[in-house]
Amino acid sequence: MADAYPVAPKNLGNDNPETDGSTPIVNAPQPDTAVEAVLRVAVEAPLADTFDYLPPIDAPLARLRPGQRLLVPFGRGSRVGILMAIVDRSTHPADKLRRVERVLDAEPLLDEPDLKLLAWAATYYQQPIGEALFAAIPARLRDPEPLPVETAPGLQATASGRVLDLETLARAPKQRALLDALRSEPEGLTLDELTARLGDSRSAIRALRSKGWITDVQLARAADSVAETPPLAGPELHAEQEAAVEAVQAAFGTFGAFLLDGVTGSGKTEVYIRLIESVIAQGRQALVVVPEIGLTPQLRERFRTRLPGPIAVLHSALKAGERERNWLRAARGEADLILGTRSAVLAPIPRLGLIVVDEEHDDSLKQQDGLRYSGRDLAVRRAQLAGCPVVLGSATPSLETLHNARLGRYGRLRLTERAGGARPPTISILDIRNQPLRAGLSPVLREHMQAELAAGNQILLFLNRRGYAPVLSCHACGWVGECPHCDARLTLHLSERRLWCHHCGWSCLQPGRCPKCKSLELRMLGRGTERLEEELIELFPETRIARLDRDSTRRRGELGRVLDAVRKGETQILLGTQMLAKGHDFPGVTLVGILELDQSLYAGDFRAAERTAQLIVQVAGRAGRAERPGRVVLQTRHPEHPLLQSLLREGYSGFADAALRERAEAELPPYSHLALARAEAPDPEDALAFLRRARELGERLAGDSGAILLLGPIPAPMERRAGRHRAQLLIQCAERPRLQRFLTRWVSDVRTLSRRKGLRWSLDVDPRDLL
DNA sequence: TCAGCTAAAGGA
DNA sequence: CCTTTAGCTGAT
Repeated sequence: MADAYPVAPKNLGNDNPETDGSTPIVNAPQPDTAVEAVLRVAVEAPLADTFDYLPPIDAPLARLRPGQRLLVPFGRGSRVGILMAIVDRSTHPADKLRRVERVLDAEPLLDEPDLKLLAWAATYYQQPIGEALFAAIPARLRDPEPLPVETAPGLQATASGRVLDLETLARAPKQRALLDALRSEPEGLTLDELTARLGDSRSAIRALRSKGWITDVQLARAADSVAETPPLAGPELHAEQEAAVEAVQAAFGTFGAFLLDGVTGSGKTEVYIRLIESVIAQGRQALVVVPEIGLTPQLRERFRTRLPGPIAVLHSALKAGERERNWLRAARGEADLILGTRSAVLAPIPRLGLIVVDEEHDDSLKQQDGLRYSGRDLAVRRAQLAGCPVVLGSATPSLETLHNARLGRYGRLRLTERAGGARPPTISILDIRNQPLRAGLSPVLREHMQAELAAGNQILLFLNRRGYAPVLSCHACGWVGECPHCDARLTLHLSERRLWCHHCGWSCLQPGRCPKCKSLELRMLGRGTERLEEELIELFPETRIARLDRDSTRRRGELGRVLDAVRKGETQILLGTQMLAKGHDFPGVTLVGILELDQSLYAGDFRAAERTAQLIVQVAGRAGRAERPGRVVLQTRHPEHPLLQSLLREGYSGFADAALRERAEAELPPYSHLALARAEAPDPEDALAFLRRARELGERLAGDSGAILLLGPIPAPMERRAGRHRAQLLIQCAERPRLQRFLTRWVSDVRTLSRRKGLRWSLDVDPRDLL
């Protein structure tokens, strides 16, 4: 910030000819001309800087507060901006300042802590401030419209109804009571409110309406402000739950982060509910962030029946209107609980008193485009700014969070007992080398399955690959079906008779003969869930089998139907992809078979082992309840793999210890911090060439202290994807503040680089995967 | 000399 | 991001 230009004195009702010179007016303080304030505004555009404006002519300065939306002139048109601050001088030449056209909100849409959080996020994730602010507000509020007023149908007394002698209705008590009620409310009452006061009065309404004494109106009122059924009482807490609840309650009103490390079935949700109850009782709001709302309808239902106040649900699958309504209820403090996916952590919540992040290890808490934030990390930051506790819950905590807990930054709350005294499932490893497999199942696993079926128990089979066969190949010439836009094989989906690319969505009809040599000898190699289902039907003909993956649940309501059938015991074998691992409980399942995890043990980035361990433990957690312990059988060709061994011998925490030691040695997160620059372009060399230049800029900034490491650029693991060639450059640093300082300067340098046509690049701070 | 294009700069 | 501007090419 080199020089600050003074601002023209307040004088003008017109568009100032006086100040229209090239030299800034020197503003010697004068006794009767106050210096006009300058409004610092974030404009809806991907621009790193805020823009300064003069206050609007009509609105008094006292009515302006940060967080309000303003309509400002921008370029040739005008745009919505958000008032960030009111300052007394601008860094921009005074004669270039333009005037705010209109104040769009009487009250700020975002309050000071919200703005602080979003500004922090923009800085931390190296994204323009406008990007962060407008990611936080629903699409329709990005237009220059006043806030929508929620209306509900209602009734109002007419002029004639108002002067009517009520004795006229002496023989119609219902009508008389209704009219009396309406006369005492000049604005009228909503139908809900009338029903609450007088019960069902439809016939009385009809009668009064036909006599012209009342009339239909739309009232500005929240739709379901009327209290619902009283909340149900919860179960008794066990000692560990009690201790967890008390520890967090003790932190109410101050910042505190807690890891709620609870095995599947240990009752984490009950802990959340008790905490939410008590924070609501204190007149505060609670925020619960979950990875995917679609997979947790039970969670929402549980909150609804147990909590007294209104709940606002926020996720991307909502229709625009509903999303906006719920957002406004959160923002106005009308909702006591805000339940949503990662974007909910950006929503304004004025009375925030508690944040819960459920399944904190889950990768879908990380936004993968635009403002690439971690919902979990932002939740912690938000709790800090709001001065309230945050609870991170998981049966398989991320290594970052475990590390923070070990360092004492996070309090650690453990739930080790399963509800009802159920024993944890036993995990065993099955070496399938040289085993005769049928349907991908080893003889031992098949025997186990027969035994469980005979005993009337349910079985879960986990195969993390959808479709029929991952490869279609010609036996005569060796042709293999490959995506024309990606470096990837096409997956055969037999039921649709199509080959699909799972990376870009391209598809074509299944060829009847080899496209290259016209041979009819096409072979389907490998096995996806679709094929496994077909083979299981053959292998277990008398058994009811259901499949759960993205393809089988595409139709609305199908997921619920499958889950219901399993819960009712109608389904005996349930097979599926990692959808199985998320949130659903299958109490009747006593045997879990995990097929083919070998690729994910070795493939991918440095987090592959962590993710695989979490997947195994999460899938295993679906099995067994009180009276029937579960058994988990893991088929592998690498029984000696250290991850499997540590997981088997010492469980997840033992695995985590070993994995953390490895990370420390390799100086990988959480022992260092990463940022990943990605570039992609239609032409093969462009992305790499761009990142090479970016690296040169970076090296100049980093100096040769060795504190900042630039690794690469290298072609991305799947170099060509959706027709674009991709490359990446990794930045590593042991100290986060140092990395932050570097990135800020580097990003602004890289932005000045010229880019060849079609080249796009982005920076991912704390990337979840390096793919 | 100027339309037509592309890359770079500006937006307050 | 979109719009404007500067700079270049080639046809006139």
